[in-house]
Amino acid sequence: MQKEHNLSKNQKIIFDLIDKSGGPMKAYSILFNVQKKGIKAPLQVYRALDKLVEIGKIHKIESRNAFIACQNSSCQVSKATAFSICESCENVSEISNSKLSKYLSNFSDNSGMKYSKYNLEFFGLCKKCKSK
Amino acid sequence: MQKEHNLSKNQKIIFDLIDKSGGPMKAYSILFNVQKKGIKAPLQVYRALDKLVEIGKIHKIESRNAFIACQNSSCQVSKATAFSICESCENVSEISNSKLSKYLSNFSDNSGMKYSKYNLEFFGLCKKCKSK
DNA sequence: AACATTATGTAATAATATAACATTTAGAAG
DNA sequence: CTTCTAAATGTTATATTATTACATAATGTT
Repeated sequence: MQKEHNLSKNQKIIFDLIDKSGGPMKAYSILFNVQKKGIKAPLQVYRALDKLVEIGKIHKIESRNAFIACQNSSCQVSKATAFSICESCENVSEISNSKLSKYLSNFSDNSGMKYSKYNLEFFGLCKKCKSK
Repeated sequence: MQKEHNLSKNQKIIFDLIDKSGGPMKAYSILFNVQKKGIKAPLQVYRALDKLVEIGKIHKIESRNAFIACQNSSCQVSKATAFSICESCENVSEISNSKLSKYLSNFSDNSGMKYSKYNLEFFGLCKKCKSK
C-alpha cells in the first residue's frame, strides 16, 4: 500500500497540472500555467517539484529538464526509473518492466560501489514517427 | 579500429582539459580554465562540447550538467553510456560492462519503439564515502 | 579557383535553477 | 488550547546553464 502524502496547496496545483498534461512539462511552462492560480515565482514551482520528486509522484527527465507524473502507481520513491524518449516528437513514457528493473536494481560491478538508485533513458523513434 | 577525428584547435584544448582532469567538468568551469588560451565565450565552449559529444570523445552526465572524457577507447559514438555517480563526493566513472551493455542494447518492450541509444546513471556511495 | 563545409569570434539574451530572508500554516507534544 | 517544531509559502534578487543571431576565417573537395 502506498503511503498517502497530503500534498500542500502548491504541490497539488502543480502535480495536477503535470498529471493532466499526460507528458513531460518544463518548470517555466508550469510556472506560466499556474500563474492564474497565484503561483508567481520560479522558486515556488521548484520547491513543489523537488518535493514531488522526493515522494515519487513525479520524475525528472534529466536529458530534457522536464518533469513527468509517475505512471506507476506502486512507485513510492524515485529510486529506479526508466523512460523511453522519442527523439522526433519528444514523447516520453515511463517503462515499467519488472525484468529490467530487477536486472538494474541487482546490478553490481567490481567498483565496490553500492547502487541505491538509477535512472535510465532510452532514445529512439516512436511507432508514429518511425512510419513517417 | 577507431576513426581518427582531427580535432580543431578549440576542440583539442577543451578535450585535453577534460581528459586531464580525470573527472566530470562543467561548462563554465571549462570556460574559466581555457580563458588564458584565448577561448573567451560560453558558445565557444558549448560548440566544442557538442562536437566532442557527437564523435564520442566525451559524454554528458545529464544529472550533473557535466562532461567527462570517454574512458572506453573503443567507444566511437555516445549511443550506449552508463555511469556510476557517488552522491557524496560526486565522483563519476564510466561503467564498461559488456553484459550490461548487451542487455540494454537489446532491450525492447511492447511499445513498438526502436531504441537506438540509451544513457544510464547509477547513484550511490563509493567505496571511500561508504566507509566514512 | 570556386564552392561547400566546418570552425571561429563576439555580443546579446534565453532558459534553468538556487540563495537569502521573512512569514505563515499544519502537526505533534504537553 | 497553547507551545513548539517542521514544513510550506511569499518575495526579491541572482547564479548557472545554454542558445540565437550574425560576421568572419579556415579547411576540404571538385
